[in-house]
Amino acid sequence: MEELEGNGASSVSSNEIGEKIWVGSHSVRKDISYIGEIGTVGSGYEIAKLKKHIGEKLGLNVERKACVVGLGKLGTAILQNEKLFSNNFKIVAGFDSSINKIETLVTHIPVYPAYDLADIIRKQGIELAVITVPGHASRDIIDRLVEGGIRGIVNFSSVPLHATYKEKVYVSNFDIAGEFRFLSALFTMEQQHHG
Amino acid sequence: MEELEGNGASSVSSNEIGEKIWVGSHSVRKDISYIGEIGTVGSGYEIAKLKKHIGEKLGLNVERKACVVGLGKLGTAILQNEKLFSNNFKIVAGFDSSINKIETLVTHIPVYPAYDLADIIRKQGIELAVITVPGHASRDIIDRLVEGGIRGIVNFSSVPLHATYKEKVYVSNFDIAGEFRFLSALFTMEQQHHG
DNA sequence: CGATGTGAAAGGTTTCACAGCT
DNA sequence: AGCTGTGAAACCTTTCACATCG
Repeated sequence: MEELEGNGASSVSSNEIGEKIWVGSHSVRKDISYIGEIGTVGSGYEIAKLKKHIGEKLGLNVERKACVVGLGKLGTAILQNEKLFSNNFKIVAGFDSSINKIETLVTHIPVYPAYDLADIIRKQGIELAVITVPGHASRDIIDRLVEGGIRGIVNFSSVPLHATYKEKVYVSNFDIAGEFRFLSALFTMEQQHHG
Repeated sequence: MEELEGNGASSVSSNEIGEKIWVGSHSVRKDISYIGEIGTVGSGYEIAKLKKHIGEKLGLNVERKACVVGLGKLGTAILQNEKLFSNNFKIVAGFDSSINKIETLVTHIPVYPAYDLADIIRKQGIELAVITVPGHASRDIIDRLVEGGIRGIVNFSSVPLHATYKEKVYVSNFDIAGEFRFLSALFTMEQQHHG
């Protein structure tokens, strides 16, 4: 969108959007129609208006606070890599169970011991968390996150957490090794299928 | 599975599997049935046999080589974090476009300049890649990966790559900021829905 | 009786086709 | 003519129900 605006365009058609994101123009129109009728028949969607509406509906116009739990190599990389985050998200805290690690880690984002999790999340109004703790620790962690009132979790640990919709917490699991297995399976099956 | 085997069990029912991974027993049975009839009616699935069959069908019994492209903080963390990977995958190379970075990086996994990508992938038979390059560089990179004959790509850059099935390369995109947006959208919509 | 494998039903998502507006 | 918004069709995935076998 920013790209198109930069080009001087103020309007965009479902076709153009579709090409950009590799989906059919039908799907673009249907998806946009879910948030209301905001297109102009014959000329497409006014970009500024479209952005505003999507932002409002999806809550992307407010800045949300996030934290990283588990400051191993991966966690630290995420904590320090601010470019990873768009302006809508701000990482305001890191957590680890090792006091030693907390004291030695050099970063301009404050880090806290894991037992302060619920407290700090509640007090600072943190809504999102990335967890990069090894193995089974994740069960423990999620309980404290939920206790603190977290709303969304990105889970990099290898044990998948299942969104407990009762608690209104949404979880997105991502496991690199699991993803490798999935990709392997895809091209292995393809080979078997072709003989 | 290993957990169950450790408990001395040699057989497992679709129900037990379902509880472990939070899906219905129906789904477990249907999924397993796709790889053939290997269960014993009345007593369930023999664990060793089940593992062997799944492994063969999905190609998880062979060790595959992987590499990391883009040795920023995130890439380096992944490169060095061998625990992230199960025994089926081995990271054998890292790549970066900055010669300076390659020379200063301390690691026991060999790192190469990005222009050697296709060559080394081909020669070493690397099948999988994680790419953590910033922004638009990913387009470039994928072309060279494909040229070298890569089979699967895990893409952490913020611009999604679309699997070009013509080339038989499978891509799995993961963008942390995007995931945050998605989670925000979920709980924002939920709030709007409830008034 | 206990548990699998599978045809059929249900549910959800994507694609199509086109009426209707500018 | 050009393009949106949407009902209907096609498609895919999950859930159910039950015949069947040890």
